[in-house]
Amino acid sequence: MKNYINSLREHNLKATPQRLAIVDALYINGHMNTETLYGLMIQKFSSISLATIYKNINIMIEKNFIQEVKLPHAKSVYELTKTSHSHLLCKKCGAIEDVEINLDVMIENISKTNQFQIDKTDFVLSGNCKNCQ
Amino acid sequence: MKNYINSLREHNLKATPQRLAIVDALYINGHMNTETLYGLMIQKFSSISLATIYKNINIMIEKNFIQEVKLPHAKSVYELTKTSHSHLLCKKCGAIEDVEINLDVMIENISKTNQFQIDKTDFVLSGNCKNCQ
DNA sequence: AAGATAAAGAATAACTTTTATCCATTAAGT
DNA sequence: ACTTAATGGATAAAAGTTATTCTTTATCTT
Repeated sequence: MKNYINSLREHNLKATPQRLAIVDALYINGHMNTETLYGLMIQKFSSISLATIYKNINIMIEKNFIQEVKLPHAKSVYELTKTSHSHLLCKKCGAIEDVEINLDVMIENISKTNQFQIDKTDFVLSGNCKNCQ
Repeated sequence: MKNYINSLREHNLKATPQRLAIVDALYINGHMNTETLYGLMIQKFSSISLATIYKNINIMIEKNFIQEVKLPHAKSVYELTKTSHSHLLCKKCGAIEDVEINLDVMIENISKTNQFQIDKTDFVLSGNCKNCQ
């Protein structure tokens, strides 16, 4: 378990109990949407406001502490910022897995071919996971 | 210019003037979000309802006639269904380009390595286009 | 071509999702 | 401890999307 108090501070984010709980939930669950995150947080902080969830998600995205992952036919989920990676999405059970795919060569080629300077990729591969086929 | 009357019918969609105008706009512009689409349509049909835009987008997605493209830090855009392709997004000017990337070998490898059966990919590469660097 | 009918459009309300506002509370630096 | 700027909670407001009702129309059948 990481020391998220300092990680938050390093990103110029005050380490409030609500924030630490959100970060902890993302650490444990990997990917969560606002709805399920709120559902979890309300258990710890019975008076937490949904606006607090949104405000924190937004500021943590702004400070690059977390990332939004947009999924086809589903609500966006959020994850702690890690090294660049892609996502596997199971259409049946909704499970999301991180997957490391080296895209460097491909990006290099596309950059040249299309005269397009590429900074970042959002790559979601959808189908059926091991348990759902 | 294609005959979209028949294409719509083949997808079990009535060819109404409003629908044809939407399809035509997508054909011409490539990618549009609900807001800009409504802005264009209101010029042709002064009494068109925003609900009509949403209803048509939803049913056309359902019938696989158009596709939603989810973009980082921007509203989703819609495009006519074509052969599978990826997208280049310019962070500066917002331009979106289709790009053919052969992912077959990569998908094959990922499927094996992760025991995950992959049907479909959503791949957006962001950066700066030719004119914005 | 005319009539019948299921589907679609317009207008509007309702609902969902997200953001803004205001004030009380608190984390963090001095 | 004290101060202050930032954050949380409560709530309202705004933005985005869907549902409802009734009228109109595209399409099928004669």
